[in-house]
Amino acid sequence: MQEVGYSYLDELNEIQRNAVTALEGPVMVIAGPGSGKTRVLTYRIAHLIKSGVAPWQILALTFTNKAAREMKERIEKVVGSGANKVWAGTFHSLFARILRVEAHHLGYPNDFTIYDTDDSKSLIGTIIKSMSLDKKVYNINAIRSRISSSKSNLITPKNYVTNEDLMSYDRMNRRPMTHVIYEKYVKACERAGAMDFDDLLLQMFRLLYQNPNDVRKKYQYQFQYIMVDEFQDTNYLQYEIIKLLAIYPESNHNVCIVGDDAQSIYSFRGATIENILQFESDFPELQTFKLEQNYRSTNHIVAAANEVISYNKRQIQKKIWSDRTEGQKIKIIKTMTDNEEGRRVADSIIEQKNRYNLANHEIAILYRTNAQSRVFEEHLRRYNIPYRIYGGLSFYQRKEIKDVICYIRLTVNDRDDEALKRIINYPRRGIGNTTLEKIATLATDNDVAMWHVLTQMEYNARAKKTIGEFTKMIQGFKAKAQSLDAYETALHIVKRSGIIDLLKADTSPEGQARVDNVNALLDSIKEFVDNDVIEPGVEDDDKSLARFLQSISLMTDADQEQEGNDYVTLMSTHSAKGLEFRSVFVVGLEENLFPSYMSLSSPDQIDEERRLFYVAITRAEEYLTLSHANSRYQFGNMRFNDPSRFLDEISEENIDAISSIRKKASPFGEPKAAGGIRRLGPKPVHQPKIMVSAADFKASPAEEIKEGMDVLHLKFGNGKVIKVDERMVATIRFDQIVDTPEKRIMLKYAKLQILS
DNA sequence: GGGGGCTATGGGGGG
DNA sequence: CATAGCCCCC
Repeated sequence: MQEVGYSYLDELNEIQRNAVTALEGPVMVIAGPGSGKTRVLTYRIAHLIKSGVAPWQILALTFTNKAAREMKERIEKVVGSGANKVWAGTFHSLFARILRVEAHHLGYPNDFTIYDTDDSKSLIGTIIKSMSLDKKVYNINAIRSRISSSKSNLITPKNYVTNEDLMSYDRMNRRPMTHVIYEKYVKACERAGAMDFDDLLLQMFRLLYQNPNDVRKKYQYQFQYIMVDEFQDTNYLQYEIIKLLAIYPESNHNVCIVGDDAQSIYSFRGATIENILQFESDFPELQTFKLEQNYRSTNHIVAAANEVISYNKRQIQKKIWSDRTEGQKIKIIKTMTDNEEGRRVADSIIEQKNRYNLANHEIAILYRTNAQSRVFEEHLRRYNIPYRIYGGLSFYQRKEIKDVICYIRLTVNDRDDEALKRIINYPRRGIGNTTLEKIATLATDNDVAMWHVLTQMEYNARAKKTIGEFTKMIQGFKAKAQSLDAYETALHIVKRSGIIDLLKADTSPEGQARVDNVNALLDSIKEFVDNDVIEPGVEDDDKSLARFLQSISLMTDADQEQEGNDYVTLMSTHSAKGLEFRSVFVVGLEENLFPSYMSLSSPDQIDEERRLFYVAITRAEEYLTLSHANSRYQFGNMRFNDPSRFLDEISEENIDAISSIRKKASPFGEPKAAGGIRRLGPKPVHQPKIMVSAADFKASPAEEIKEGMDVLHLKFGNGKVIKVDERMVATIRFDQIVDTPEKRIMLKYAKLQILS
């Protein structure tokens, strides 16, 4: 190993340095929030390069493009321009790049289309309809998530049918035909030469698995050093791919995983912490490093984070600590309405900017759901504070953009049925649903793409003439794509298809904005053509439309360039992972919202919500403000939510007493205790009127509660069940409640203990 | 057979 | 509150 002169190694503490220099063999780095994880990852890669490893031999898998980009920039600072030859990127984008070269091994065209979630859902909807199934029972989202998790667990449609657990679950949910939909969906994707997001992983696995002697060996040999960031958020399939690449007879097992089980927040898309345990048994010779010193946040924030996460049962033992100052205590803002929450947060931002001399970009507002952004936007705009919203609809998901993109998609891959369906009659050219359905049926029956029907088969349709014009137009686009670059082709498409004229006809401000958006898309294609971005595995002079499509199809909203750089950040707690701000506002801390109502029924999901809250509060360096509103508009009407149970999990010593007006009596009466049973821990900030010791309480199953029983309720105390109706709603008389002793309680949600 | 307007329904996080 | 499906008219 070659001696390294100047030392970036001096910028590391001892544990970090050990993790950076342990280049050979399997390594696991457990990294608490703010513990310098990114620094370790980048310096490790830099150290590899300085030690003579070629950049293209390094595979660094991240979860966001942004993380990959930052990593590359930081590596470049240490090692120079070689950094851009490192294979650093998201699982999805790097695998897409490899698949574009190797797709023929799988029977896919190299210019395969990537179906986004909307495409998948639309395809599933079409299949459900074609099978004449009830779409209320066969809920598209439910089916999609079923298909997605099957793929993530390497369960093919064939395996699915023989899996009794899956099949009986579907029968129980009155969706016994799910496996047929899955099978048809896979077939339709193959016909269309399309891969969905899960396929980018699944097909990568298949590629390596089915071609052990050539393709697999090639990539095993190439990727001598593998690094995986945010390992706690990998799913089964991702880990299987890593193993295919790293485990073979003469392998050095140079795999380094970095993660934090306490920050695992993506189980809904198949991530499993089991992978960490699995890693330990698959690579028994591994070295483990625990980064526990937090350099990011002041002490009250770190202490609060530790308190909160201690409520979770299963976790790898570690305690983050900080030797920074005590810092400010955590502020809590309680408001009557969501609108007032928006105003108060905006007020606090103004105040903090003045008092602490904060720049806008040092401030973030984090929420559980993207729909919450609106009130904050309104008030920030009113105060003229620049802000930027991440997440929600990305530029490429906007209708007018997607329309243009679908023309491009069909031009690149004429088998792309979803693109064809979207644009065949947009702008209107007299090809209606009936015609389209006829063609779709013909395509499925003959197992060919719709384009094949249009161009090669006999079909009866009144719209035959218009269809002929349409196919001729697309063929013209294909010809242009052969001779012109991506920008010129796209420009031609936008004009010739009639899209731009149609949009220009709408002179409303929204219509004007749509024209601007299409022009912005054209500009970005021009930029793509003019600028060489050096990426491993891609020819520098590949300026094709196909390459452009690939470069954008995995982009998220966070990846877009923006003008100026001093804005307040608004984003979901999920997308905030990995980021840090001097001041953070975590808003909407209410039961049913954070934790989400979708998670309330399962302790595991509550734990995940808690990890999400942990991620949120550990983004703050110096100032942390938590807010909740008494009432808010949800689903179109006013809803009342109790303060989040997570607020009660932070002890008073870390909360700023002055701003803690939550303790004052609310005009709506005494705030209710946060639902659910909690383990012993920090004392709740507000005691319910009648408090039953949570430690002694043990909830009984809802179905066991019957008329005449004496029961115990956490908040209402002792009661007698008067009756239970068929919808499992019980009427219970609580003697300790003076004003309205008889309460109707949904047994499904209430926690009651049977006394006798 | 195609287009426009109205009603009903569902509604989380993201690559 | 947004979108999908349905109904009615051309």
